[in-house]
Amino acid sequence: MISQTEENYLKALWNLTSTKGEASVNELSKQLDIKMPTVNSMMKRLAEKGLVNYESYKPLKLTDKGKKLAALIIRKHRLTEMYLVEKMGFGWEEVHDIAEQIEHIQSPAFFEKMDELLGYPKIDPHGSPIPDKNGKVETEQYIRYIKLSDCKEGDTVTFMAVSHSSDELLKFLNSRDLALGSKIKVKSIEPFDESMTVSYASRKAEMLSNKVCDKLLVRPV
Amino acid sequence: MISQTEENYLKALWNLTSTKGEASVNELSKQLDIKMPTVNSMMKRLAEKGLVNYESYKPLKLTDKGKKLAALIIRKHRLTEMYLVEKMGFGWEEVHDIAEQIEHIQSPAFFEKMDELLGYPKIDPHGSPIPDKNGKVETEQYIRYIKLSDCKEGDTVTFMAVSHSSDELLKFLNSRDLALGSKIKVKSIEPFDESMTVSYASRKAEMLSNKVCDKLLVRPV
DNA sequence: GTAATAAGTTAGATGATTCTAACAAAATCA
DNA sequence: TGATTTTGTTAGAATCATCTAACTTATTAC
Ligand SMILES: [Mn+2]
Ligand SMILES: [Mn+2]
Ligand SMILES: [Mn+2]
Ligand SMILES: [Mn+2]
Repeated sequence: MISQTEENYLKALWNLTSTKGEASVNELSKQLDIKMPTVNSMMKRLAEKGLVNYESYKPLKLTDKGKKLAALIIRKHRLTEMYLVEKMGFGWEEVHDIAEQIEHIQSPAFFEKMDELLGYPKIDPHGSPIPDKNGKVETEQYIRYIKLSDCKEGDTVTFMAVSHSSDELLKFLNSRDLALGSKIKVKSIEPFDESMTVSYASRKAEMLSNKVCDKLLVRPV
Repeated sequence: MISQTEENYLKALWNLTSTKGEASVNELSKQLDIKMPTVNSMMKRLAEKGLVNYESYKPLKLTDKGKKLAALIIRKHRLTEMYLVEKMGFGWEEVHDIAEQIEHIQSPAFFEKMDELLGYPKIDPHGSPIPDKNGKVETEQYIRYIKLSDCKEGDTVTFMAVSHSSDELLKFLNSRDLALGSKIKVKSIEPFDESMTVSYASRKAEMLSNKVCDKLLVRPV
C-alpha cells in the first residue's frame, strides 16, 4: 500500500513539521538529499493518497492520516533503537542507521513483541518520546525541556534528551561520560563563545562548546 | 550494489539449485511467482554482475560469487529465525515471513550481534544449517538425513529437520507436540496410503500421513 | 518423425523513483 | 519599485522491476 520510499518522505516531513507545523519543498529536499522536482512530484503523489496537503507554492502539511501514519513509523524506529540498546547491547550511537532500515519491516507482531520485551517504554535511547499504538505522542514533558545552552550560570539541570543526534555528538558525549539522567551544574559561561564549564557525576569541570550545549535538552532540577 | 529484489532471486536460485546444481527459468518463475520474461531479463542482469551463468536455452547456474552471496543472505535469514525463536519467544511457525524481510538489512554488526547472543548456532529453528561467514554450509550431517517416509516398521529415529516447512505443517506438528530432537518409533505403516503410526515422547500412537512423513527429516538412532 | 505442448526469448508497455534543464513565482536586496 | 536571488514547478529522460503478446526453440506425444 505504502512503499518504503514513501514512508521515508512521510517520516522526514513529520520531523520537519514537528515544530512549525509546516515545511517547504526545499527543506524536505535538503533533509532527504533528494532534488526538489523529485520531492515535488512525491508530494503530489502523497496528496493523492490523502497523506499530505499540497497546494502549489504553499508550505507542505501532513493530513491527520499522514500524521498518524508517520508517527507509527517513528514508533517502530524508536522502539527498534530502544531494543537494540537494551536487549542487544548496542551503544546509543550505533542504532540509528539500523533502525532506519528495520522501521520498514511489515509485521505488527514483531514490534508488539519488542514493546512487550522492553516493558512498554515511553522514550527511546536518545530521550525522544515513542508514539503509542494510535500514533499519539506524549509531548507533555518533552516540550518543557529546554536547551542546556539557554541555562544560566549556577543552574542545576537533569540531562533528558539529545535533539537530532549525530553519531559524532553521541560519541563525544560517551567520551565525557555524559549520559541521560546526569545532573549537570553550570559552573561558568565564557562570554566570548558561550562555551560552558559544567560539572556532573565524577566530572568536576568539563568544557562544552555552545554547539554541543545547543543539542542537549535538559529539565531544571 | 545489489538490490533487495536481486537478493530474492539469488536466494530462490540457491534453494532450487541446492539439489540438482541447476534450475530452469520456469522453475524459478514458479518459485518466485514472477512471470518468465521478467525472470529471464533478471537472469541476464545477474549474469552481467557475475552472479549467474546464463546461456540461452540452457539451465541456470550460480557462479561461485553468486553462491557465496546467496549463502550469506540465507545465513542472515536463518540467524534471524533462530534469534526470533530463541531470544524473542516466537514460535517456529511464525518466523519465516519476518526473516524474509530482515534478511535484507544491511548491517554486519547487527547480524554479528545476533550470532554472538545466540552462541554461534549451527542450525536454524527448522533444523536447516546456518552457512558460516564465508558462505560455507555444513552439509556433512545434513545430507545424511533421510525422510521419515523412507523408514520401515520398527525403525527408531531422531527428528532432525523439517524440509521446506510451511506454516500449516509446523502448526500441525505443534498440535501433536512433535518437536525437533524427538525420538520417533515407527510402529506400523498402512499399505494403502503409506500413512505411519508412530510413537514419541508421551504420545503412544499418532497417525501421520505420507505427505507429512515426506517432510520430516530424521537420523537413525 | 511429424504434431502438439511446454519452455524460453524478444519486443514493447507501465509504474515507481530518480535525475537535469528550463521556466515561473515568490522573496529579498538595493 | 525594479533587479536579483531563491524557491517551486513543468517537461522530458533514465533505470528498475514488472507485465502481456507474440515469436522461437525444445520436449513430449502419437
Ligand atoms: Mn533515530
Ligand atoms: Mn528509513
Ligand atoms: Mn525460513
Ligand atoms: Mn526476502
